[in-house]
Amino acid sequence: MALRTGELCVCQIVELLQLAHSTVSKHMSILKQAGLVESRKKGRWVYYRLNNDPGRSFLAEQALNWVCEATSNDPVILDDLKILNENVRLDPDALCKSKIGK
Amino acid sequence: MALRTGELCVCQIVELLQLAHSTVSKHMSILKQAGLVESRKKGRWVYYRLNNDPGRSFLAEQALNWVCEATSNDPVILDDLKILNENVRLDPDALCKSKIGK
DNA sequence: TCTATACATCGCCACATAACGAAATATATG
DNA sequence: CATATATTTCGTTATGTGGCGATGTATAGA
Repeated sequence: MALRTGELCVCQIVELLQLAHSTVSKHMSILKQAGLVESRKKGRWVYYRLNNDPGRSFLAEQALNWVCEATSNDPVILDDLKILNENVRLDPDALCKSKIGK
Repeated sequence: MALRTGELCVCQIVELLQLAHSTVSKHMSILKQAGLVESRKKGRWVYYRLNNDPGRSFLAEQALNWVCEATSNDPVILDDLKILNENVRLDPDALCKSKIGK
């Protein structure tokens, strides 16, 4: 759901979800393996984004749609999106050092 | 997936999946609470069916579609459907006593 | 009313999953 | 080349889930 606002690097997701780096990294690798997200590496950062590739599996597309519709009104999700929007104008590099929301 | 062939009572599902009665009953109650299946009681039997009510939630509909598409080619699912089709002509009451596939 | 059958509920145990910290790897920078 | 930062991998621990048997409830039939 966080990735709907655009790609995020691991440390941004860490700050958003307040989880350990290792936890987020592991989850993202699982999501990537499942074909739900893609990643690109830029320098020290790895940016994850939703898989919107036309060649993605229909199952992945449906799963993403379902999760989006099932959680888009969840108060926690809404709070998270609010935090993300407040930082969306910042340069990702700056964000990574300044820590999201601080 | 088994309910795609029509409604089934708990003991039929027990025979199909080779699980304990309590396990099947628990799972069906969870599926019912989630709005994925409905049930009707007839005498001592409780028949479960997929929730195809037009008033069902869109989330439930999508979830059912997703599961169907994700598993319809699974070999275990195909075997199970084969077993069900072999018994589809029988009277449910008779089925319950004769045990599916025996 | 008593018994048998079908289903639901409860408590317990085994196993799977998710979390963390520590250590390893990769890359930019001094 | 050494250091700092970002990410990944590994091992351990805590929590969640799925399974069963025992027990309780409802209904049909003797």
